[in-house]
Amino acid sequence: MSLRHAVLGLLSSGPASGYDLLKIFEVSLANVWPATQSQLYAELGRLADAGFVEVAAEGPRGRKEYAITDAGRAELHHWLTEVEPTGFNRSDMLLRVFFLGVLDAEEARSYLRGRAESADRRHRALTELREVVAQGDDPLSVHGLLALEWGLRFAATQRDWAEWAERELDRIRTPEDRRATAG
Amino acid sequence: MSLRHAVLGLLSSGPASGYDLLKIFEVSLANVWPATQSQLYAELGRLADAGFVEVAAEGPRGRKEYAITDAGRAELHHWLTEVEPTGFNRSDMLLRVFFLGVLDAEEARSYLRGRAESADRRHRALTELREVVAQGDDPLSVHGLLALEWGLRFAATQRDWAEWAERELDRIRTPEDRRATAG
DNA sequence: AGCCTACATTCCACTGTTGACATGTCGCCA
DNA sequence: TGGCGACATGTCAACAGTGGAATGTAGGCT
Repeated sequence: MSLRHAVLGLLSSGPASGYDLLKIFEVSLANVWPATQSQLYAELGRLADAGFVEVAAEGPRGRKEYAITDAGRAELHHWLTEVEPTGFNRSDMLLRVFFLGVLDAEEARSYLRGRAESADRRHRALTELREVVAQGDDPLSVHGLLALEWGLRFAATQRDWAEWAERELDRIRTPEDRRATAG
Repeated sequence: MSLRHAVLGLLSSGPASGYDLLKIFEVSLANVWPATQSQLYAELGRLADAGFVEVAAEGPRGRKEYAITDAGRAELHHWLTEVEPTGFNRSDMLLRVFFLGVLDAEEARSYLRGRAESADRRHRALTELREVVAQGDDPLSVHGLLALEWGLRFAATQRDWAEWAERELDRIRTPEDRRATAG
């Protein structure tokens, strides 16, 4: 249940409404911990029941501004320092790799090439984003930049791995047909 | 819904019971697509209803051997070649990075160091596994090795990033207190 | 004044995931 | 022959995530 900690984390730098948080989730946290409207409002309710947040003010359109409480801060701090991050992965991209054997050589190669290209696109998009951010007035926080760098390195690793895997597959699946195929 | 495709993929190389599949999930697929008993038996039922698998034989202890059907093979092939892998991430490790600001410098450094060490341990474990596998008689399939290599590169990337991030944090958060702290 | 857009929340149905519990059988070995 | 452990499946409640619909308000523009 990390959604609750994502919410607490966002509220730790100031009060916000569900609607405000939603927009942050859509932009800043979209690639790290996506959340939908239904999930978010429900979680805010639970967080309020648990005493980790409270309604600090009510605004114009039924707007409720939530603020983190001391208990909430304590919970956030506990999660950050004491709770071991789960190492789990669940990657359908990688799952497919296990079953590449059911495809013929060309299809398998095509899959890996697709992964390499997709990772490369992502890498270029993030490079561009970093440049924009570096020049901007109000850049991401230092920690946002750390996360951005992670995304960059992850994409590069995936691209390089997929390119390597394609060559590797080629090397193993066509050991001596080389000359025939090349000729 | 990739569980269904994981099951089809496993059955594509031969019939198996739910119990057999469960053991494979616990060992081979544990880090890629974990699944529990309840999930697995339920999915096999749904797969049978949908005509993607069928009960090929019944054994001693109520054992049912499931075999993939032509429709199942077609579905698997479709998923492998036509369905775009989701690029999503949801990493609580990275989520924490966004909120490192609520920690003091030492706690934040400690978090990143923990990540680096954890990634390094994982990297060493996988290196060892690769050596064992390379010498063994019945090694993982080629595709298993591809996945192993991914795990290795991923762990190395995470380790290097966490080490870099720790230095980066240090550089930014203590710009001129250096001499004071060092002295 | 009327309309449109952005603001803002709530509810619902469905699917996926987890963990625990219940039930029973077969084969081995002390 | 009694019991234990591995084999084997099934069910349940709870939680997490997805996507969409319903409802209504405030403010700005024409």
